[in-house]
Amino acid sequence: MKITIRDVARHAKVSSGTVSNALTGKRPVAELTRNRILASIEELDYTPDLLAQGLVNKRSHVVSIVITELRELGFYGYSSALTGIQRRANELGYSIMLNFVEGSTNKEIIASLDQIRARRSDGIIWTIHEIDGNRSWVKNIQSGNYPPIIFLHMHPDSSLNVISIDNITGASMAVNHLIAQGAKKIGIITGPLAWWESQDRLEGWRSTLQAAGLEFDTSLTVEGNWLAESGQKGMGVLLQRHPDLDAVFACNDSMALGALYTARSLGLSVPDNLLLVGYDDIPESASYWPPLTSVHQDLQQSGQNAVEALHQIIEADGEEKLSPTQQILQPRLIVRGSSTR
Amino acid sequence: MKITIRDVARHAKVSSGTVSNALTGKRPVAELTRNRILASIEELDYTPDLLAQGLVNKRSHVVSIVITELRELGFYGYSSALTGIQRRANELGYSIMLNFVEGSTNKEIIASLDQIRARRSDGIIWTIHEIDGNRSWVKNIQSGNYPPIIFLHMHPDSSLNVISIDNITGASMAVNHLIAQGAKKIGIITGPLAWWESQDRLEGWRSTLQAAGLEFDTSLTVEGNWLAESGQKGMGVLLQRHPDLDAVFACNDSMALGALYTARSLGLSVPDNLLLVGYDDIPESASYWPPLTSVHQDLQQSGQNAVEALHQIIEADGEEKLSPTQQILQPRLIVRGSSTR
DNA sequence: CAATTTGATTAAAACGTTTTAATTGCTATA
DNA sequence: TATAGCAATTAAAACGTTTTAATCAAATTG
Repeated sequence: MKITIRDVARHAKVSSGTVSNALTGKRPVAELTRNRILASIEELDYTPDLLAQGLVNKRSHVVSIVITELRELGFYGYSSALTGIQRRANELGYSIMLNFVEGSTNKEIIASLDQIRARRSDGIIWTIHEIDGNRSWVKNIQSGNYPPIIFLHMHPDSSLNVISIDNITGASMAVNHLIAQGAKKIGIITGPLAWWESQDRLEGWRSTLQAAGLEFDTSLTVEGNWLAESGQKGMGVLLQRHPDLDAVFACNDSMALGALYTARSLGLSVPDNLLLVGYDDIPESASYWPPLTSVHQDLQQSGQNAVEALHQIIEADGEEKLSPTQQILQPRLIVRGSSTR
Repeated sequence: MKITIRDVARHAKVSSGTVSNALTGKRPVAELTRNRILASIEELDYTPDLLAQGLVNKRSHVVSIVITELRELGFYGYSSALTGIQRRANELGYSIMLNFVEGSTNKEIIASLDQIRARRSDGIIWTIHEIDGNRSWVKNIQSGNYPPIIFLHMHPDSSLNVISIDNITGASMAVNHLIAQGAKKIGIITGPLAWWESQDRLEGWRSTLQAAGLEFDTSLTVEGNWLAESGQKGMGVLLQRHPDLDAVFACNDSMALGALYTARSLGLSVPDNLLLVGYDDIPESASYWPPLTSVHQDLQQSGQNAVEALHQIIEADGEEKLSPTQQILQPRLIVRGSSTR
């Protein structure tokens, strides 16, 4: 039998309203009675029911995180962002609810949103990956009476709350570094091109090469899938097309690991014959052979910022219409042995 | 203004009880009125409020997952298990709530449990790592009127519901394989010894060597922290102590990567001079140089099983006292180049 | 044909909180 | 001494569901 606020009230010989006041502090309660109430709570081991509170307060103190595709959580990026989210959420008193979306069809996405709304989440952190730039669900979001949404790691859009990291600049830093090291012919192993991150990194590569007057035709690009094995294959393809390749930009560290494997099995030395840069700066990359130069992004920070921004919006509660949040964080390059001789 | 079941009732000219019956199907509703109700729901775009439902049903359809230490989520293991959990949970209609515990003091753990109870979770999946075998919180769990708990990846205990993977056998498989390959002097780089997984793998290593009549004193063991860098250092320590070492068992793949780094920088070849086996079989390990032999555990499966078992218990609802669930899954060895010549 | 059963529906109570509006007993003011 | 003002408290309503018990009409039974 659950102990309710009424049990406490009876035990302390007051009304349940007074117990509520004593707990929330929203209206004054005499010192004496407060103590009696606290003693009763202690004695009965009472804890308030958050469902019931949520029902009447219209605040569940839950934020929902929407993520695509399950296995991808294994990727370093998601985990880091989640860590940041959880940290700040905890500080601000939110619990976090995980919401996976298998595919990215409109139907699935709406279903997910509806469930979140039904659970009365206070806000949403959205990390679904845009597939082929399909943003038609944005319309539904704006019409559907959903709680406030922060788009984490998405392309900026001035009508939405977006917190992101600059992928174009990140790629550009990587490529500029390779150029500075003397590379003339720089290939790229991209992530799945359906991901906008992949597109941005590709664009950073392209525009930087263009600015430097270097070659950037599509024979220098190959599409991977983030996994090491695809980096292995991609490196093979690039070297077959261009035996004179002198540098490669792999769009994450796992694929860079695969690239290293292929280079080595073909008898090529990194960095002597070929320079290599990765992306993500996962902890392992410092133990690659050679240690991998990589682009570091502070995902934990972006996760924290997302919660912070969401909290602001929730608190404002549509009182005043705030203009959408826009944050683009900058990555930085970590130089290691794979790109310097 | 939220649309409630009463709005639907009014619109369909029935009572709210009937709408409820039509939706839950718990009591019969005439074909005709059901259709009218469904039409109204459609027209008003009504979705039931899960908080309110939970309040009266005493079922929130939420399971909480308790995890230690935030950054560890980055580790491959957690992510895989989470994937499995989420999959099965989705199928069974549960949402999942993430609950991080920073430290492992009793106080923190109880606080976490209390929050979960306050949120009226239907069940708990527990993956807090036992620190130094401290299980004193188990007492609180059993007395505190908490929802059912499954202990995932914990040491078996006949009074608790445990789903785990056999770490002793896993380590034993690794070491037996090394012995079969001719190794005589086998070092081990463990995880943090406060983790019971580490202790079990160490025990598997020890007992297997003992059974084979090989050396296993503590100078052959070094404690790591799961990260590659500690594997790097650990390998250095082992080789300094035992220049004649002919094999190493690293208790996860990241540390094995670090070990590879050190071996190579000392001019030793794996597998020619030294055999190496890892643990976890992360996707990258096939792209290490040489590809890494590793112990594979189906964490996704164990995650699924955890939810499944929890569901059973929730459904039984203490009607009949079920005996505790006990499942120990078996890992398997994936042989690659790092341990075969 | 009266009595019972059955099926569909409803009004009201319940779940465990917070909030509103009303009430009480004091103290300070005129 | 009456009046107003104030601080603390309470009873009751509200949040959005489901469930219980009651009602009613139609169908079945003896």
